[in-house]
Amino acid sequence: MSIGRVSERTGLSAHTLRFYEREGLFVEPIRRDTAGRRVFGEKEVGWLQVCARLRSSDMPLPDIRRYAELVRQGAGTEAERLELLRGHQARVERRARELRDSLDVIRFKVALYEEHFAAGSADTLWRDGPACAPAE
Amino acid sequence: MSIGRVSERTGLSAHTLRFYEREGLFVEPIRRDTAGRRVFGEKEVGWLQVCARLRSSDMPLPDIRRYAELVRQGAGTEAERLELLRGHQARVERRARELRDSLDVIRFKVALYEEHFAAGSADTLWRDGPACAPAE
DNA sequence: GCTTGACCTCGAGTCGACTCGAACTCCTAC
DNA sequence: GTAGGAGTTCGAGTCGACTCGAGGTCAAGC
Repeated sequence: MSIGRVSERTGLSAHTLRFYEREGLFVEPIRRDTAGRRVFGEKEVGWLQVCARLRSSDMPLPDIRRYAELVRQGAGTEAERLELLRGHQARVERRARELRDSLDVIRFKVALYEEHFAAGSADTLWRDGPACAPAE
Repeated sequence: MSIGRVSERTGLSAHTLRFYEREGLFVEPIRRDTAGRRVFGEKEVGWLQVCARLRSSDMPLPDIRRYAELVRQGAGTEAERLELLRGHQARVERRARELRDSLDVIRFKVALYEEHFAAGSADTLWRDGPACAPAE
């Protein structure tokens, strides 16, 4: 499978795929055809889909590289892989909570504006500072 | 209130507060004492707490600046402010969903490792590619 | 009067993850 | 045989939001 096809299937640009290879993010070296072009298999696509998920939840590239290294080293590294995943899981959950908290504030302010619009008194907003939230 | 005190109360560094002023993120110009030092009031602290929330949900500085500008302009700009907030709300909600989706994958993989550990067969993980998720 | 510490300005540096562009090589189809 | 398209390498550029550091000013306490 060509880099272009993989790019289509994963949503990652060809530039990014080459960059990921340079960065050592792949578990096995990418094969090449006679002309030196990269040849990808289903395994790589599956892994890239995982990578995309890890990235979209902001796992840093060094962590993904580390995970790839551990898989490369094979049996015996499973505990550290699990630890890596759990650490990331915890961070993502924390981040999700943070977003929820921010959403509370944003929704509060949106509701405030809507109420004032309904009451025709939007111009009284921000008299002596921002109205933040009920209990902040 | 000194910049140091505001830094303590908002969790934003003094450097960041000066940077925010340069970037025009404040609604009103920051007052100065005779020695040229910034003097903040409760209004500013409240606004900075809102800013911190907007930032922690990744609202870009230009959007916050725009919001501040609109407040500065006063009555008549409420509709655009509301629009700005709603746009951000939608983005944050989308982002929260994305994180949830990623969490599904991460939790699936964590569970997979745990099962294999329990079964004593962790070494059979990654035979022909990553196990991604039940239905991806 | 002198040290200490908190403040000031200004410009430059950092960081991570791409993203781009130039110059090149292939293979395929006409 | 040549034009086009997809691939290659390499190094440099971008972006946003800080973050830092040098060099200076000021007020209070000893």
